[in-house]
Amino acid sequence: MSNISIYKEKLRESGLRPTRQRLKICEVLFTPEKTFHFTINDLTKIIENKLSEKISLATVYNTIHAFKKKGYLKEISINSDKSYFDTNVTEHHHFFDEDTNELIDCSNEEIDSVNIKKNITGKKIKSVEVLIKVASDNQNQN
Amino acid sequence: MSNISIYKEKLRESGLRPTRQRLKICEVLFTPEKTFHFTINDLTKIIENKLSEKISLATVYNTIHAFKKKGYLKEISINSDKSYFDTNVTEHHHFFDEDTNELIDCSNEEIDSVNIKKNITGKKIKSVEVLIKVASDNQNQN
DNA sequence: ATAGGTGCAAACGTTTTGCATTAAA
DNA sequence: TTTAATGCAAAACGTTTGCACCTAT
Repeated sequence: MSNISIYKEKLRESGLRPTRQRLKICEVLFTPEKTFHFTINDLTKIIENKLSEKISLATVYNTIHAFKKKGYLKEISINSDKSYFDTNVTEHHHFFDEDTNELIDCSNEEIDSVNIKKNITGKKIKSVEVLIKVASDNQNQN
Repeated sequence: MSNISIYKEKLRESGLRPTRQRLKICEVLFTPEKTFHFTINDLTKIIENKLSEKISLATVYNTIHAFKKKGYLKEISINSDKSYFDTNVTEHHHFFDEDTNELIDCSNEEIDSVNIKKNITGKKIKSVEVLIKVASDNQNQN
């Protein structure tokens, strides 16, 4: 609970007003010991069920996008109907379990860093994401 | 134009009936000299504008998904509102230009193959995708 | 004749928007 | 008190679905 003043400080530093809603979202996202992956829907459910709070969807979207812009969250590239976010903003990659739609972190020790020998004129590399899709061994792949 | 009989054959081999609509889609996707990237929207526009044909959206979706299932198309993972497909089904990776929302192929010579030292029990690797996001050098990232 | 495919419109789920209200500075 | 943030409902958008009709076999 005492984290709240830290979040307040951080938000103010970032030029974001520390509102009640944003502080709640910070608690959910940044208090857990471990980083985690979530969709907006997941997050809204956590806020509603675990915190018995109700934050407007628009506000959740606003806040998540603001946090992403500030680099407090990472969006993960998957071709899915929804967007996945990660509270782990360090450089790392992912497994995506097609059976369960779950993301699994892949630490840097578990994957060699990608060596890119091409560059695009006038463009700068913003991110390199490796996505390893996995599924049950015995799955009918048609 | 003489490709049509080839497409008919291929479709029949795959257990897909060679309908007028599917043959049109084959023409658009597989006749060009070069492989390319597209969204469903792109494809529908090409069919409407270049071929002056009208194929129902549901049919386009059906066909693209059928082709993907058969391995004639690849879906590319990007966190975008829409799905991107690739007529190049060989193993290769992509640059994604955030300024223009364009995909650029990255050949295997341009990127070292990714070495994964982790595996997930009971799961098999289905694909490994590297996505390199690029944007203008001078772009305001805020 | 009979699967399988098509087309339309409606439904769906996620995300965005407009605008009046509220709260932080 | 003024600027930013919230909440709500509506709209937008890509995608999927249900079902009657059509067409390849």
